[in-house]
Amino acid sequence: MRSRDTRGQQAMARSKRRSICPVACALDLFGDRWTLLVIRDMACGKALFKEFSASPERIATNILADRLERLVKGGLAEPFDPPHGGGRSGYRLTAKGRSLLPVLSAIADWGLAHIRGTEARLRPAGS
Amino acid sequence: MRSRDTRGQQAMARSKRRSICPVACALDLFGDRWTLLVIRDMACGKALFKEFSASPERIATNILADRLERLVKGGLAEPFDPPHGGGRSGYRLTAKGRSLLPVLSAIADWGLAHIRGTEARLRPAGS
DNA sequence: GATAACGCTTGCATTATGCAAGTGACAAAG
DNA sequence: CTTTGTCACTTGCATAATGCAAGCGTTATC
Repeated sequence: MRSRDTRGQQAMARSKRRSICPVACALDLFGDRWTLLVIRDMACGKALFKEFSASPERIATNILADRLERLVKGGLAEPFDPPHGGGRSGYRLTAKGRSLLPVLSAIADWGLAHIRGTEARLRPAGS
Repeated sequence: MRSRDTRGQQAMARSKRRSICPVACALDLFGDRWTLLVIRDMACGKALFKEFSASPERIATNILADRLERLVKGGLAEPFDPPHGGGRSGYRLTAKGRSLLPVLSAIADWGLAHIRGTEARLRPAGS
């Protein structure tokens, strides 16, 4: 029920956008504390639900399910059949999703430069 | 009362960080739908409460007051005495805040490329 | 001194989040 | 073929954030 008709801030913002500003519209898609972390994990080669769930930030499973659904609906990610997934479906970035990597990179650079104690452990797969 | 002891997700995350990932820690600072828009406005030369409040996204005044306070506490912005402010205090980016401009720029570029109907009306002042 | 603008603050309803537990599908073990 | 376990979610519920409208104190303007 929740997963089917969640019409929260972000879903709503897609129909009634706040402004024509590209920043505002982009934030309606990934301007929260979790979406970019899931994208980060996908960029690192993670694909399975349990892999995202095992990330150190410990995303709640309901939030993860919601974000995966939004990413797919938003065209940033797509389900696929992973080679070693044991029959489970995986998720991977689409081209549109991969084009967010410069954003992720800029944020990572800023964090590394300005937040002490952060480390660049996670690096995009294939880079 | 609210403004003094709001210990929400972001304030809490500053003391108990979710992980050592620079992206996760950065998102705890500006990973919401409003903070980067205020920073965008400051980058465009806006400084007064009413100027932020007049942006097309129509941020609620309580949210704006909260974000300004967080930005100042986080060292991203600072109060100052604007020349034409009519005695009111203004807010401007610190060096740390200005270093977020590449992030803002990356997001704006992505939005312009992938969200139809967006326009680059707002441009950083002095660029 | 009255009026209005400005910079917030407050109350309250709505929405999102976090946590723990539950469910159904599937696989391997016995 | 039943049991056990894992996985991918879903659900309920408490808490926190958000949106909206109204209010409040201070400062300009008339």
